[in-house]
Amino acid sequence: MRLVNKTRYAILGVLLDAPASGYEIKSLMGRSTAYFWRESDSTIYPVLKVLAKDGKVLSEIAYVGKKKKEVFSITEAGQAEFKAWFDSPTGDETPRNEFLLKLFFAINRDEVTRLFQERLEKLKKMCEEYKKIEERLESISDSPRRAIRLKALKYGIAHLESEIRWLNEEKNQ
Amino acid sequence: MRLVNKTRYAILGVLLDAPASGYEIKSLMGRSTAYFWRESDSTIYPVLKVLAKDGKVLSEIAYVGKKKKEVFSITEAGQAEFKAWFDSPTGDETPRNEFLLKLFFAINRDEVTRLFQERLEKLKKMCEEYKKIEERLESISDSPRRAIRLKALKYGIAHLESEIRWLNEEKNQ
DNA sequence: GTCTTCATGTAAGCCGTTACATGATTAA
DNA sequence: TTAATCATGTAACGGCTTACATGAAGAC
Repeated sequence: MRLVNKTRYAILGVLLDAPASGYEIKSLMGRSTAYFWRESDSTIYPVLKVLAKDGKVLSEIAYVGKKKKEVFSITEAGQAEFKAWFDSPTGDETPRNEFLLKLFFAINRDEVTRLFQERLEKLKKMCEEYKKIEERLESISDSPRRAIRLKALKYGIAHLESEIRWLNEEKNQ
Repeated sequence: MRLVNKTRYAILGVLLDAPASGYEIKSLMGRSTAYFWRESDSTIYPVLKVLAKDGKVLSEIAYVGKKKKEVFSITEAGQAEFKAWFDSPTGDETPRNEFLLKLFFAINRDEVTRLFQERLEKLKKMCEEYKKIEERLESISDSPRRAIRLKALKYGIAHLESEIRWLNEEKNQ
């Protein structure tokens, strides 16, 4: 079975809301999905080209003042592809948790303490970031999807907080 | 900065305990680290070759009955490399949570319900698998690392259970 | 005038997966 | 004798990251 490029779907999903340029998609994801789905800087543009070639998006040149940009909108074929992915069962990701791997190989309490400490700090930072995104989302005007998107974020936050609690309980034993 | 192949460290970590063949490493990981660190079938052997070439492991041909196998043991250089990785800060993995991505793009309650349901079933299965591994670990004779390894597993289980609770609470709203 | 942000890419190379291959031994 | 498990790989392909590149517009 062939691996599918899920960046495609992330991009199509963003375009369902409104047409956007590559740059806009990139920064939009940075401000919203970044903490559960991040693309590296340069992937968006080539994927957009492929999507255009496949007839899943249409491109149009737009001007903002004198600035030129290439704005993409999703086609019906693109919507169909998105829906097919959305409705298909979510694949297992190969588990790769470096923190747990290290914990598994730890041999004494000092090492465990250090790993826990490091993990705690990282999780707290992530938690703050999630909450910033949450605030931003809460401040924007109500849309049909806002409630669900908030839920996705709250899910992430609840998840992080439970992990933080567990680490705090365990580290003092 | 170059991406490092973390499979190296997983293998070196296993070999810290005792020498083993590629096949043994593979099945050992299948029975222990599988739920936070899985390697695909054919990666172990080539990585072992590279490790041998780099002087991080030594190989020796052993016979079990008439069966031949290549047993690898870790060298001092290998132990040093492992320790360097172990002590270095744990890198961020690029977040790629397909479930949250889909949730983010959901537009109505039915879709959310379906996603939650699917996720719940998957988590329950994983939880059972973790618990099987836990039982196996608990049944073996005490070793200096057993307690820590149990902790790594309990961490995973606690994590899953909190996620399951959250989903159950949310899905009835 | 210089810095930030907007805006868009290319190229090299590692990494990892899937599929493909092979063959021996042992238990039922 | 047939299936499962032990045992070890190769090849092709696609995916993704990093580093490298470029340049315009607007803010200060």
